Formats: sequence, structure tokens, C-alpha cells
Amino acid sequence: MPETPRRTHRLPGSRYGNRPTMKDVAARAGVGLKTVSRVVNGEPGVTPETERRVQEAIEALGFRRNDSARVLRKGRTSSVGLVLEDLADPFYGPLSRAVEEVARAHGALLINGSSAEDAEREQELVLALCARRVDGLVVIPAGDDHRYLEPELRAGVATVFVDRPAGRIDADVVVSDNYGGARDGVAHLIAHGHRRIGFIGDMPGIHTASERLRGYRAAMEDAGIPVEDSWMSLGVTDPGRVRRATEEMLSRPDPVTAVFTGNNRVTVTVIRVLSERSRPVALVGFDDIELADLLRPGLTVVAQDSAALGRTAAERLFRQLDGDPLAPERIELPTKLITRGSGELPPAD
Amino acid sequence: MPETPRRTHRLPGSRYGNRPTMKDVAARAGVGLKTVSRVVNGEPGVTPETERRVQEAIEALGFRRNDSARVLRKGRTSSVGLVLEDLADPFYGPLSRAVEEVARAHGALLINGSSAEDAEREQELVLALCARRVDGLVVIPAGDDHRYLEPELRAGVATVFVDRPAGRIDADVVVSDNYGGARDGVAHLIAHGHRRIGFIGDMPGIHTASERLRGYRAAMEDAGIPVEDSWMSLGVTDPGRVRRATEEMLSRPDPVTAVFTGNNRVTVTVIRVLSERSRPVALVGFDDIELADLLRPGLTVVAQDSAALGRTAAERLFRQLDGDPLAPERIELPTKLITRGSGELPPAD
DNA sequence: CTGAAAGCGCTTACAG
DNA sequence: CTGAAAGCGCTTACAG
Repeated sequence: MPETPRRTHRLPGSRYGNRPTMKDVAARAGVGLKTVSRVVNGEPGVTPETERRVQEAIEALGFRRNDSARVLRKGRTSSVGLVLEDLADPFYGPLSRAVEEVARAHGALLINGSSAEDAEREQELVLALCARRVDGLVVIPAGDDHRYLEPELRAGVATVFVDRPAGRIDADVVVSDNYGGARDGVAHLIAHGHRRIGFIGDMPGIHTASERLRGYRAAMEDAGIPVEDSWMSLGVTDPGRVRRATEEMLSRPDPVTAVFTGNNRVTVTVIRVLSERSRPVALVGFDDIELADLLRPGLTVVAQDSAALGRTAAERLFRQLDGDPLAPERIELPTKLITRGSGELPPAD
Repeated sequence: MPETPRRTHRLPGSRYGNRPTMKDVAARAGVGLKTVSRVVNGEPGVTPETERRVQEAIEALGFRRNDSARVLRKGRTSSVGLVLEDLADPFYGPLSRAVEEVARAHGALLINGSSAEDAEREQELVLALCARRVDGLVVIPAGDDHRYLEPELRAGVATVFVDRPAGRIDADVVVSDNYGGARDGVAHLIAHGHRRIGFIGDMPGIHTASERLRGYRAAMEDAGIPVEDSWMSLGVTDPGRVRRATEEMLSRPDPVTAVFTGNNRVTVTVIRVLSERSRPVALVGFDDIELADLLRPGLTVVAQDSAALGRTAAERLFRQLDGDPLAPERIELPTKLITRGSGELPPAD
């Protein structure tokens, strides 16, 4: 019987091709498997001469350690998952980058996915990440019930929610002061003489949308202004819907003289609508926008620091991973009112 | 001797906590390991009654399959790596999203990272992704020598370069028509009467930057206009550098009457500089920008379709993975001139 | 300083 | 329809 080793499979579906393994390197260098492992991982206890032979074999074969195997044995994947709403939304760019930088500083890679504002897709993604055994999870939730995460949390998957809180479970959350920011923004319009102020926001089921609406109501109440139903419109951020809502508020017999917009996408559409009309309407938007300073008038906004949201969340995540047994906490980051002109226009009537 | 199973390790560093395995599920359901595997993977050949018992055990224990182990055996990770320059750059948002969508359609996750325009960091990231055995790689290269990828390519890692070509290796590449786009944009300025036209671009080592400069030169030559050295400035996209370059071109005795900018970041800074000056200067920018239509004048651009770049690259990647033995190809996507006002301003003198 | 054996949690290839 | 054994490519825990 020939004693060629019997390799169970080398199927066409395999993507490993014929990658060399530590065993192959060991054979070529004439050393034991463990010695190769030591060299690859820079562990001590290898003579320079042995190390040289192993290095030579590694290069000759083009060996690259298979981290899948390593992960299986070590129990840590050195990767974190980030689930957000839409990778293409500029709001999440700095946030993603900040999470990546913190992960990188801890030697971890980032696995990234969009929920498309769909609770089911969020869950699917989160569970796929858990199956990959990411060490931690940063989630901008689309859904409002995260009990599906309970077994994962018990199993030790570090988790931080960002931008919006978790639903029906106790978990760390990092959010902006949506309520206070919106209240300040609307109060700013009131201070400039407005009383009929519209609010155009995102879907009411989204936490940030309802918090900002609450801020709007609070500012109006503080000023003793009764709010009319027709001044508020919540719904999808689709340009068509936002356009109709804006035009409706501006076309009533008693039109609003100012608008507060609930997020960056709404703001962009409202600016377009306002730019087509002759009568000036004041505008304050939640979220800053690139080039906001170059518009005429400049756009006044309530800015949140999306990079700080990501950084804070990721740092918290790694503190959990470093073993600090932390009680779930809610961290709120301040917003900042940036005045550039559009929010300082006086009422047109 | 007690016959408690000897578990080699359950170290504090382990993040798996005490996650149940298929073995645990099998024991609880009173079936073999393979039967659990069948149920988890929806394979046929399990009686409904057995399946029920297994499902019960799965839920009672909170079992979730460990894909790390699966990957090790199967040889495919169902993940693709995307290395780009900066996750926070809005240009890459739609590109990332497009790659994600294609990956998702193929059941794969996306691992994402920024090279920060640093060749070493690019290599480090790419190799980390290869060690994780991603099935494929979409790379927006920072460096210009990718021979370090040769062993990986031989081992069957599908690879597509986007936005810029690979250096010193033969690989698929998907790029925009940078040369033609820039040439058309500059020709547009010439058609509107300009002769002294400045070019402000990114670092000359970056392929897109030099291609666009080449397009600029070609358009000028076609029109018989000798280009002066002082009309061209290439360098980092840092606002300070771009501002100085712009101001210099505008302050000479014979100032340029129009500027062509080499990418979105440069454009933004140049708009700021021009908006501070009284004399109008025409501007055409490479890359479209959100709100470009709302500026006064509207911004004329040479737009590339960044989502199409990502989609095309990812589709090509999965065709490679599906086993088509494809010869490396260069795919060029067209750009589009969008006129909005700034590029149609006549020369000021 | 070095290496053989066991094991991480799955899937593969069989055999019953 | 069901399951025991072997193996994926590493690291762990030892022993020499």
C-alpha cells in the first residue's frame, strides 16, 4: 500500500485552491508543526537557524495563516459587526469610519451591513454576524424588539446600540440629545419671531423622529403657541412625500413661516422646494450637511457629531470586551446649533 | 475516576462563553450529531418527529451554529472584503452600498476597511482579509505595486480593482473614463470662451489624478492652447493646500478665468474660495456633489456613477467565484457632463 | 529549544 | 432515515 496521505476532499467548490498549510511548511522545513506555529506567531523559543528555515519554507510555498482555523481554536474572531441603515447615507460615513478606527486600534476588522430600515433584515444581519462569532456588535437598530439577541448577550457578545435605543432588552446605547436639539432649534425660530412653524420628520416609529417631534412640541409649548395638526408631517423621507408635505404647509390660507426638518434627507428636499418659491421661509434642519455654508441663505442646523457617536459606541464596546462587567448605560451626546442664515430669516408676513 | 468530559480549555479570554454546540443539542434531543446538522441546514432525510425534538433542543439551549467551524470545513467563507480609501468619503458610500447589495444577493457578508490612502495600510488590510479567507476582494488601491497579492490570486482569491488599476499584476479593473471625462469637461469650458483654465487635482501618484490631468492637457491641445505650468496644481486634497493653489492662480497678473477641479474634495474647497471673491470664475468639477444644483450658480460637473462602479466590480467578482475562468479585463464606465451654471459662465475679462 | 497528541465545532464520506 | 468516524487548519497543554 502506498502511504500517500488520504485527503478527504479537495472539491472544485473549495476556494482554498491548494493553499499550503502549516503542515506543508513543517514538512518542507523539516520541523514540527508547533515550531511553524511559533514562528508564524512570533513566539519565543526558536533558534535563529530554525526560524530561518521555516521562514524560507513559508516564502517558497506562499503560506498565509488561515485565521478561520485560528478563530475556531481561540474563540475570538477579532472582528466587530456594524449594522446601520444605509451604507450610502452620508450621515453614517463618519460614524462607520470612527468605529473602524477604534476597531483597528484593537486589532479588529469591521463587518458592515445595511438594514435598509427593515427590522427583519436587521435581525437577519445581526444573527449572521453572531453566527460568525463577531466579538462585538454596534447596531443602529431598525426594529423595536431585540429580544432575539438575548441568547447572544448571555453568550458574551458585546453589544452597543447607537443613534436609537434597543427595544425590550437592556443594553448600552449611545444617542444624541435629539429632544433637546430639536427644542433648541425650534426655540431659535421662535426667537426670530416665528409662530406658525412646521415640522417635517421621518417615520413616527423611528425613535429619533419621535424624540425630535417631542422637542418641537416642547419648544412651542414653552412659548405658549398652540400647535396645529396641519403643521406636523411625519413619514418616509422619500422626496415625493416630503415635497408634498412642504407644499401643503406653504399653500394653506395661513401658511407656516418657518420649517423645522427632522433629518438630513428631509432637509435636502425641503431646501429644493423652498428654493423654487419666491416668498422666503425660514428653515432649521436637524443634522449638518456638506456645503450648508455655501447655500444662499446658509443653512442653519442642529448638528450632531456622528463620528463621536461611532467612537463613543466603539470605545464602550471594547471596554465590555476587555472584561469590565459594565451595567448597561445610556450615553447622550450634545448637539450644536449652527447659525448660517436660513434660521434667522424673519417671518414673511 | 469520574468520567466528566475533559474540556481542554474554557479560558477567560474566550468570547464564546459557554455557547451550546451541536453536540450539546444532540445530547439533549437524544439524537446523533449529524442529525442536528441536517436539521440546522435544512437537509432532507429527517422525520418530522425527530426534527421537532431537535428544534426544541435548539431553542431550549439557544443554539446558534458557529460559522467559523463551518467555514473551516467548507472552504468558503461567504464573505467579501472591500478596501477603500476612506469610509467617511461620500464618494464611496454608494459604491460600498452597491457592493454590499450584490454580495447580499449571493449570500455573502461585507468586510470593510479604509486604507487612508496609505499603500502599507492597504497591504496590511488586504492580507488580513486574505488570512480570514474572504472569497473575494474588491480593492480601491492606494499603492501601485500589488505583487504581494500573487500567492493569493494563485490560491484562488477572486479580486477586482475599482476606480484605479492594479500595479504590476494582471487583474480585473473597473474604472471610470477619467481621461475622457476630464477632456470633455475642459472642452466645455473652452467652448464657453475660456483659454486660461486652471487644473487643481489630487496627488500626481494617484492614477485618477494623472488621467484627469491628461484629459485636461488633451482638451487644451485640441484647442491649440499652450498650457502654462502655473495653471496646474496637483497635491493633497487638504483644504489649505487647495485654497492656496486656487488663490495663487487667481492672483497672478494674468489670472485664470476658469478652473477644472480633479475631484469632489478639491471642488468643495474651490467653491468656498470662489464664493469669497467678487469676480466670477467658471468652474467644472470632476465628481458630482450633493446639493450641487442648489448652489448659485449651480455646479457643473463631470459625474461618475459610483454605485455602478461598485455594482460592476462586485458582479464581476461573483462571476469569477462562480467558476468562469475569466481573463483579466479592464472595464471602463462612461462619465456624464451635467451643466448647471458654473461651467457656463463666460470669461470675466 | 522542540514536537506529538488532543481538541475547537462543524461537514464530508460512508456504512448501516 | 440515522449516526460514527475522520478531517478542515490551527492552538493548547503537555512532555521531553
